[in-house]
Amino acid sequence: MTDDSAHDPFQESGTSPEPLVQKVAHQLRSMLVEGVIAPGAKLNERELAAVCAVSRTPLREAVRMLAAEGLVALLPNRGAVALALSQADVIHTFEVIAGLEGLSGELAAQRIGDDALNEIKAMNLEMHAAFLRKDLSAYYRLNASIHSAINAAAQNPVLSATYEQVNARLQALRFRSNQDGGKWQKALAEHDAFVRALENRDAAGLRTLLTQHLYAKRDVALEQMRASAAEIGLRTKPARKANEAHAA
Amino acid sequence: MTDDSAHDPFQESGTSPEPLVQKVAHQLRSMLVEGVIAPGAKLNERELAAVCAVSRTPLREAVRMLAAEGLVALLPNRGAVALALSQADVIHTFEVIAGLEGLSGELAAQRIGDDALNEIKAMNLEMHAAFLRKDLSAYYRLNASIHSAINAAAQNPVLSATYEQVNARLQALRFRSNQDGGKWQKALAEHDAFVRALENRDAAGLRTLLTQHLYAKRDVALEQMRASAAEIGLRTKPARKANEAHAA
DNA sequence: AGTCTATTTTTTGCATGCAAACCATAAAAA
DNA sequence: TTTTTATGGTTTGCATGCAAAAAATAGACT
Repeated sequence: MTDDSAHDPFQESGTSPEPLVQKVAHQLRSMLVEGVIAPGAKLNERELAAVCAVSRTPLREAVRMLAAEGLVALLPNRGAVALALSQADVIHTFEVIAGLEGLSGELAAQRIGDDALNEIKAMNLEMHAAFLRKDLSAYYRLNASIHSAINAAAQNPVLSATYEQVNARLQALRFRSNQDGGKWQKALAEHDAFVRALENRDAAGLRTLLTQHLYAKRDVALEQMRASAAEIGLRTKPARKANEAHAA
Repeated sequence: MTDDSAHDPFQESGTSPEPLVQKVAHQLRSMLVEGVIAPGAKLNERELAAVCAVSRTPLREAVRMLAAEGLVALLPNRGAVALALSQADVIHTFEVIAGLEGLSGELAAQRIGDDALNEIKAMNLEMHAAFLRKDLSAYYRLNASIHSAINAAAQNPVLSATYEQVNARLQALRFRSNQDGGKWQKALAEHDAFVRALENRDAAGLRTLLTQHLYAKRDVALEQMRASAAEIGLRTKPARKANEAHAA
């Protein structure tokens, strides 16, 4: 727990035969987060083992890890399915994320150094630039980087790891784009406020700002969920009991 | 994620051949939390498989799950070791736990029903009684139950699961007993304050109370760590670089 | 047609086997 | 004595094999 994989006293450099489980877990995580494996989809061991070019054993171990992380659900004698969040799940998850990010902000405001603060300022400016250029990709990347930098500034690896684990479950939603211009402006203004709060070392203020920011994000996500749910509802006539998630 | 294992639409009753991995994971979790496997101790696959009366395969899968939960660390080509928290780790972990429990309190104060509140009141009284009778075991049990009830009252399964996962890492410390009488009285008074805050539906108040309560608990834990560390230091002469944990 | 039952096919769960990496003990060299 | 170098045993990592459970398919019956 001391820190992450970096600079541990074991296996110094080059020759690092990282265990297959880790590689596979990483790969599956990507596939889940990027939607290559759709929410609710069944994970076929043989098939995925082939994709990852390993035998079923390390694949199964990786799947169990993802289950412990809450990214897949284990169904006894029926394998695993990719996490499919209900609306209630999304609400609950954002509640936790908001709490964790609020804590991050509170701590970051107390602990951030000038260099890290300047880096965040720089990224915020770049994000504004990306917005003006309508460079969506850069915008999202910078947005994520800023939040990540705030988390790092909190200087609590346990908090970072916890945050990342819970947040990964939301990534599969991919609730990006299609928010109207007004919300965009609002989001940019909020980020400016984050920077100001950091400058002023206003811990309570940054906590509040981040918490509220996350709740706004939650609403966007929920709206998008409802939209795509309705869309699907239109395509498939019969009232079918939707694919629901069953957590471990 | 919808909820925990209970009442899921699969496998109704009696004939529930629960997967071995789950059983083993549970068993190992207990062994870690109860100190049967000491912090820093190496987990021998063959040996543990024998203890759990299963083959190495499900045991390995369970160990990977515990690794994802942060209860053990995986060392490439060297198996797994039980989590051993450094002082910094304890500080970081309590910081997160305090945040989560604060959030729980805040939500619980908003959402608790009268029946649940009464149950907490009752448990609090029983805890006082246990204190007067010096019934340590009952005291700790009730104490844990109260915190658990507050968590439940927050009505957020994601929060509960996250809390429990992070908290499990601290359980292995077993920082109980040997706090002096003054701290005991203080702890009891704090619990009374929790009840009052719940009665008044004082969300912000309960958040603050719980957060501070957790920080006090952290200090007790740290003090106890230092005490036992010093004790060990006296026994073993040479300055040895202590067994450190390496998180996933 | 539609539903129920029987059979085949697939998939999961678990055990085992084997090679490579690690650890320990001891012998050899500095 | 301390440090290196062999070497045997142990342990991990991964692949494979097999039995039980689930899913799919086909057939019989209403």
